[in-house]
Amino acid sequence: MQAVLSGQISSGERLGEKDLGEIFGVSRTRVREAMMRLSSRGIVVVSPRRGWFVIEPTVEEARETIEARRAVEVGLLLMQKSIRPEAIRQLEEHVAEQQKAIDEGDFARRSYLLGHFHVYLAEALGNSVLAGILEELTTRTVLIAALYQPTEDAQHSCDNHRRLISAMAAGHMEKAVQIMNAHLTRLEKVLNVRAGKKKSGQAEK
Amino acid sequence: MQAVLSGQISSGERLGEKDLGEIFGVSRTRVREAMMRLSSRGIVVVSPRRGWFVIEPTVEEARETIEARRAVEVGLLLMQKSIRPEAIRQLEEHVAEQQKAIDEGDFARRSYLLGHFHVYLAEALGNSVLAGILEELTTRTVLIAALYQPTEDAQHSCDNHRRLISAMAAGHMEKAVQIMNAHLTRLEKVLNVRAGKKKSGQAEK
DNA sequence: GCATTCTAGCTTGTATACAAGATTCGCCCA
DNA sequence: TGGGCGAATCTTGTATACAAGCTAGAATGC
Repeated sequence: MQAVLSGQISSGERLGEKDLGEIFGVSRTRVREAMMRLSSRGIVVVSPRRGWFVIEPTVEEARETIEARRAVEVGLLLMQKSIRPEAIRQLEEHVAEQQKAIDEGDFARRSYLLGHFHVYLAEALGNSVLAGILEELTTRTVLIAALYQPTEDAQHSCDNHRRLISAMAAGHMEKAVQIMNAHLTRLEKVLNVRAGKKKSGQAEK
Repeated sequence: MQAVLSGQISSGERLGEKDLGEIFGVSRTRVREAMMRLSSRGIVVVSPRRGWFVIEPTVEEARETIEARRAVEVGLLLMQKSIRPEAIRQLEEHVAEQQKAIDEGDFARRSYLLGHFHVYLAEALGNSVLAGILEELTTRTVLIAALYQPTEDAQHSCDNHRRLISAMAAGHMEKAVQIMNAHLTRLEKVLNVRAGKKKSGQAEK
């Protein structure tokens, strides 16, 4: 999951059981168990007797994943009656780390933190079940973004996170929801453009 | 998942690899793969060298699962701008089946359908990703209900589903959200009572 | 009669062996 | 020179063997 979130592994990449076993120093049995778990969370798929591949979401699947995030994250925000000051502090700290990674040009860490922020948000708001779900969804979103959105604006995402926290801290949950919605809509817009292109272009690899 | 949803398997039950293998006519290897997947979805846990067990959620875990459902289901409803008449029809049909199972006293089918309704709802509203997430969450909810809520009122749940569909069909999404919220709050209330009892009673089982 | 220790059996953890299918590269032929 | 066929090689699918640890029950001591 971390390798995908930090952009070290991307869509369509083949993951050989033997290779992975050698990398981690374990036998194929354990690699297989891990892949099985990743496949049940929709991060990899297996092609019989060919190998394991990181998912390559279609436009429709991508849209469903983003819409699922919208439901989960908007629902998460609306559920909060009040937010612990401690949670706000933790989130601000996380954003500061994001900014640091951006400034230092640490690409892998930057990607990881920007994606992981949403997982951390659920965790800070006190729900680790939702955090687990969001880890799955944001990981897939990163893959989608890499496939369909050639250049992600890291600074813009980071600023959005900051505005989100501000709204939450001030108790303006409708505004927080609005920011979240706008963020996801922006992601989805790129998808629509690409979907149109693909229809006419047909072959893309 | 189906065995849990229909109440044939309940919390704490041990699932031996050898036994399951004999039941399904496969070797331990495949049983193990399946258990690994179930464990990554939080339905079973493994106790080293002792076996696989259906989860026994603590009160805190139960609360988190119900809150996760609240976020997901409320988010799902709020996301809908308009609802396809076809979806309403499908859902009404599903509720009719629920009523039939209740009237016929088919306990297993009744439990299965009542839990599965929420999965079906996400599917009917066009998001299979959310449907998958809800399958996990409702399955766990069934286990929670069996643990903490001795008698579930099937007819009441079914009526709630009916009212939910009516509200949706009339385009009153706020009312739909309210019904959903009330349903989950009712579930959670029982938890609180039980939590209190457990604190004083200590040993239960 | 009760508690404790030890052993035998059973269950999972992990690796490995072998089978089945996919891929690739060389070879042959047009 | 290009396309098609075939065998060698590689990869996953599945079962099985053996190791490690837990459990339960018998035997023993008090």
